[in-house]
Amino acid sequence: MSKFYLTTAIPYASKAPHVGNTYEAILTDAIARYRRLRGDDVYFLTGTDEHGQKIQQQAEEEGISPQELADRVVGGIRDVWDKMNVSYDQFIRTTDPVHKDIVRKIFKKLYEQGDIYKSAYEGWYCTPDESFFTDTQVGEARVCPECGRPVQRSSEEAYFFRLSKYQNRLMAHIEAHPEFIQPESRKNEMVNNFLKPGLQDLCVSRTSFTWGIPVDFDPGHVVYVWIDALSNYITALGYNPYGESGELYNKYWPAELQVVGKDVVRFHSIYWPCLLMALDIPLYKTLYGHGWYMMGDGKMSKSLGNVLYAETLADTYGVDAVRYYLLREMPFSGDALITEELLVNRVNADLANDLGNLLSRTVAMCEKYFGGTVPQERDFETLDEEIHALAATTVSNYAGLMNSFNVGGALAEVFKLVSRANKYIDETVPWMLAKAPENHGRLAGVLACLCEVLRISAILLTPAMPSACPKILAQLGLLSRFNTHWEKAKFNPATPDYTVCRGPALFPRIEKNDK
RNA sequence: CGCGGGGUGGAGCAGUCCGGUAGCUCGUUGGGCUCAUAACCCAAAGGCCGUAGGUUCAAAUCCUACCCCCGCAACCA
Repeated sequence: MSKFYLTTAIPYASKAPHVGNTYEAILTDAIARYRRLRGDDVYFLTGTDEHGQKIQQQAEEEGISPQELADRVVGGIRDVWDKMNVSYDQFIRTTDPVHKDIVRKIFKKLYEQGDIYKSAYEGWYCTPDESFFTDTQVGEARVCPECGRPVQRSSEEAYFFRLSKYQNRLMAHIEAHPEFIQPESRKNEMVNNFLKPGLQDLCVSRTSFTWGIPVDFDPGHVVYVWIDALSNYITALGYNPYGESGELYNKYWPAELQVVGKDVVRFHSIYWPCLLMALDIPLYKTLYGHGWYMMGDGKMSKSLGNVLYAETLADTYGVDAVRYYLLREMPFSGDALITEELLVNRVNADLANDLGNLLSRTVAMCEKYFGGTVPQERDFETLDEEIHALAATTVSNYAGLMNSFNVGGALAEVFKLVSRANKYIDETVPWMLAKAPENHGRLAGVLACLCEVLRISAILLTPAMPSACPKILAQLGLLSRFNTHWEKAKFNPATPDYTVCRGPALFPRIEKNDK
């Protein structure tokens, strides 16, 4: 049993998560569930980033403490994760006392060993907003991007991390490990845009706000997001820069997979590995930067009422349907659209018409022709070998894609098999076989093949649709005997004794007028 | 010159790196079937692959210029 530690990025706890955040949690969840299916010892971490100026300001506006604001938002995020069946093992908050303690130590350690030094940050300062901005943010006009008022050139005392010191080591690592940043286009982006031009040291403290972790030896400074948030992946495991780390850390670090949005690939593929190198601990194996879901109805806007939330869609269409859509529609490299109409089309076509209906017609035939139990006397023909071969190919392709974190591609493979099975029914014409008793052996063989396709599909789809798949097995009468283990995903229409139990439609077809 | 993605039949996409019958899913139309969630199976229609040049025997694919869309969920240090 191999260990598999994987993480999501930690969303900023200033407002409710939108589809993109939820997609990331579901994507990571599907991979976690797949690894568990394979028998890995999985540890799945997610959480929230809760410090910083924005939360401090927002809390002031609402007349509550930053902690109260964070608690409220985080509660909402956890509710959504739970609702969407995100099976995380741990939820870390950057306001957790343990996290804060370790961050303080990490900062101190890096300072003591000379990787953090004191200097001055120079930028454009907006006095009313008490905020610094970069050249590109203030633009030609030199105005504050937040309020539009003029900004002044200014500087403040700050601590810097020696990012530049680790540049060559990082470059070498990236070149030696093609899987380090996925997809490849993102790796190229990082190398060409940031590494080749050269890294500048990173400002890792602030004095302009107080909602954060104070620097241990200089309390006027607060640890800035890079060290505070990025380190969550090891503080959660009980990493200790000064001594023996915790059991979880020793067992699970380094992470096999860190899933992040493409927008934060830079921080996770450059800043984070350099921090790890400075701490002299191993780097994660793979960072996957997923694409974004775009609102197909034009720019997302609350006033237009086209903002989509996964949990709201789940109320209407079901949790598994939404999970399936999000996982299926996103290409491995690139972005995707989401609209209610696209979702309805996809769910109807794949889940209702193809998969749900295949189950429905198969179970119905088992009941109608054999009273629910497929007899053991089964005749098989050459055509069945094609189904058998396709099932094997499907499992193999699926595994290859899931192993490289291409969940959408893996799901598409399963539906090729499902479609083939629907066609197989037309080819074998079971209702004709049923008319002649001498063909009942063949009929039993056909139904057994169909049950096998459904059984294997249910296993493979479990990571994406954890609540619907057991229902498939239950209708096939296999839930008690066939656990959803990877080794069971082998086509074998001879052995099992299928005694079906017809249930309600797995995914009822969504009528467009319903919504 | 902020960054990034893209313009391929009605919709969403693949194909572009490594030029050589333009493919997939949905939708539409016709047919088949009746086990099934008006589902399933078969077939057909529908595209001068953003524009203009260029290279080539041959370009969606390579080169040049241009036009047009779209995203930027972060504390953009």
